[in-house]
Amino acid sequence: MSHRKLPRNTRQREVILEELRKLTSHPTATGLYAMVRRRLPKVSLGTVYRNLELLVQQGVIRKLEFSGSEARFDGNTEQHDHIRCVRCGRMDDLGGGPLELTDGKHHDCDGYKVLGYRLVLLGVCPRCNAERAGEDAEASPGEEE
Amino acid sequence: MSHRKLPRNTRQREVILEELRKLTSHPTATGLYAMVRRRLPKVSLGTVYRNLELLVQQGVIRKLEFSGSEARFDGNTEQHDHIRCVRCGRMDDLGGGPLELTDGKHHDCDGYKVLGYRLVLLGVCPRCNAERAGEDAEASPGEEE
DNA sequence: ATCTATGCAAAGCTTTTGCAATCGT
DNA sequence: ACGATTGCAAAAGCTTTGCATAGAT
Repeated sequence: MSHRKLPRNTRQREVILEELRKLTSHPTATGLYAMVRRRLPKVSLGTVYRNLELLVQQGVIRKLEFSGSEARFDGNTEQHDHIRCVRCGRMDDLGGGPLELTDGKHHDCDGYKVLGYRLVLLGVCPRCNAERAGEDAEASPGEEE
Repeated sequence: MSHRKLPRNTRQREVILEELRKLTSHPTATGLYAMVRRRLPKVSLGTVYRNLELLVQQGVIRKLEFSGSEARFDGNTEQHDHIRCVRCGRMDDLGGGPLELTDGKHHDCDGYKVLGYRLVLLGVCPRCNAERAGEDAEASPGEEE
């Protein structure tokens, strides 16, 4: 019978997961890399990416890909939604559990086999909001997305 | 008083917008590039990107972004939701208007100033579904996105 | 005539990958 | 000892940008 290749426990993966779980926010790969590096100075960015991907495959963490240019990672795999700052890209959990969709019956929309959904609120985070106060005359252009 | 620099109308931008609006699907920049090229053979990919970005800023079109993969563009700016194939990345509109959120009161979650939301259903599109039938024993690795 | 937009190509950013050495089992 | 995992660095994929020229106003 086929030998499922089983992952070995490495210090790198352990630290990556620990650091991710310390946070309630959702760091990018490079952000996590910086944090892990403080504990394992020789770790490589490639290793961080490889392990994050592995942990996602194992269902231990979640990858948030609807997050602008850099992916973000979430140590909490329970279903919940997020809010993203359109100015700085920061993401946070949405307090108060997952929002319910009024329409629960989206099985197989247009021939698609539906697996799940991602809901992301867009907004401006407190910090960007503060920075913003003052610099905007009537001229400010629209943000993005 | 300040002179707002006002965009000039170019054939390139016109064609890009026309081609995008022909579609109900949501092409990537390179996809659109191919289409525009049939009409303007010398157009450059950079121009396509620049114009798409400009149109997004103007609020004329919408950009659907995903970390790691290609952004997609939507000629319809009315609020509506999407479904995305996790295998090939294809996106379609969700029929039946925007899904209502049961919780309409997400003003200012956790200090964020809420502007809107993005809801994306995840699934497997008809084509990928068909291709899949047959090649999956118990051994197939998870693809994802 | 002015100054934005274009085409081209180079550079940039995020993520992936090849390879020899390392380390978990 | 075996082979998965690492570090390093190169490469890949997507997007942005510098610059001289073309083109809209």
